[in-house]
Amino acid sequence: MSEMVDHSVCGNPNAARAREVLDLVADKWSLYVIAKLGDGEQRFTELKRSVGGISQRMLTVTLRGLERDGLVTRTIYSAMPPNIAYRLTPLGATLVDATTPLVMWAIENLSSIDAARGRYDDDHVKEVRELNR
Amino acid sequence: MSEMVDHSVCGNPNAARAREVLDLVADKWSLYVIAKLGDGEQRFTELKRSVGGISQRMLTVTLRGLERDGLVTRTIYSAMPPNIAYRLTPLGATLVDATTPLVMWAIENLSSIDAARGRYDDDHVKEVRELNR
DNA sequence: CAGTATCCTAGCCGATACTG
DNA sequence: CAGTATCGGCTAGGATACTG
Repeated sequence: MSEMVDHSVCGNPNAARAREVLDLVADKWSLYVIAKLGDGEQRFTELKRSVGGISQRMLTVTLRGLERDGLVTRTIYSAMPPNIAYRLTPLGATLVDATTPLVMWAIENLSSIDAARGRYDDDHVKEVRELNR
Repeated sequence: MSEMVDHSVCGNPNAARAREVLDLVADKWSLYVIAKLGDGEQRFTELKRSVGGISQRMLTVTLRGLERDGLVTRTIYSAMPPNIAYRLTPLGATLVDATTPLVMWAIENLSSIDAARGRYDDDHVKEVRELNR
C-alpha cells in the first residue's frame, strides 16, 4: 500500500483534526507535565515543584485537560488530609514515547540554536546601525 | 558519558534551558510550518494556503522566528515580482524527524481521545444534573 | 507576491483569597 | 494538601489597510 510515513502526514484526511490534538498537547505546560509523569506517579504539590514555574491554577487546568483526554488518571488515596496521585494511562505512556524525541532534540541542539540566534541578532543590529549612519 | 535517554531528561542540567527551545518549537504554528517544509521548499503564499487557518501576520512572525533559530532559510529568487523560497536547514530537517513521532501519534490516537472526551463530558454533565435535583 | 504597519480584542494566565 | 473562585493585566494574534 505504497509506504508513506513522512510525506503523507500532510495529505492524510485526519491531519486537519489532528491539529486539535496537537493544539492540546503542544501547549506551554502539557508537554512538561506529561514528561514528569513519565517518571512515575506524582502528587499535585510534587508536580508543581518539579515542573517549576507553573501556577497552581495552570497545573489544575492542565491536569484536568489531560484527564479529560484520557492521558492521565486521578486517584484519591485519602480525602482528609488530601492525598491524590496523578499517573499516566497506557495511552498517556505512548504519548511520552512520542514526545521524547522532541525533548531530546531540544536538549541536544540548544547550543546550535543559541549560536544561530546570536548570529541573526548581530546581523540585525548591524543593519539598524547602518541605517542610523 | 553515562547513557541516560529517558529518565534523566528531567535531571539534565540543560533541561531548564531546553524549555526555551521547546516553547519556541511547540507553539501553535511552528510545528505545522516545519512539517510542511519537510515536504520541500515552499513560497510564502504556498505555505499560507497549505498550513491553512494561519494569518499572514502569524506566518511572517513564525518564519522569522524559525529563521532566527537557524531552522529555516529564506532565499530571494527575484525581488520584483517577489519570489522567495523557504527551506529547512540541515538542523531544521533533524527537527522534522524529531516531531514526526508526535504528529503520527496525534493522527493515530485521535479516535481514542475523542472517546475519552465524550466519556468525561458525559460524566461531568451527569454530576451537574444530580446537583440540580 | 510577500510582506509591513496599526489597531483592537478574546482569552490566557498569574496573583490573591478562600475551602474541605 | 489539593484544590476552587474571582479579578485584572497583558499579549497573542486576527482584521484591515497599505507598499515595494
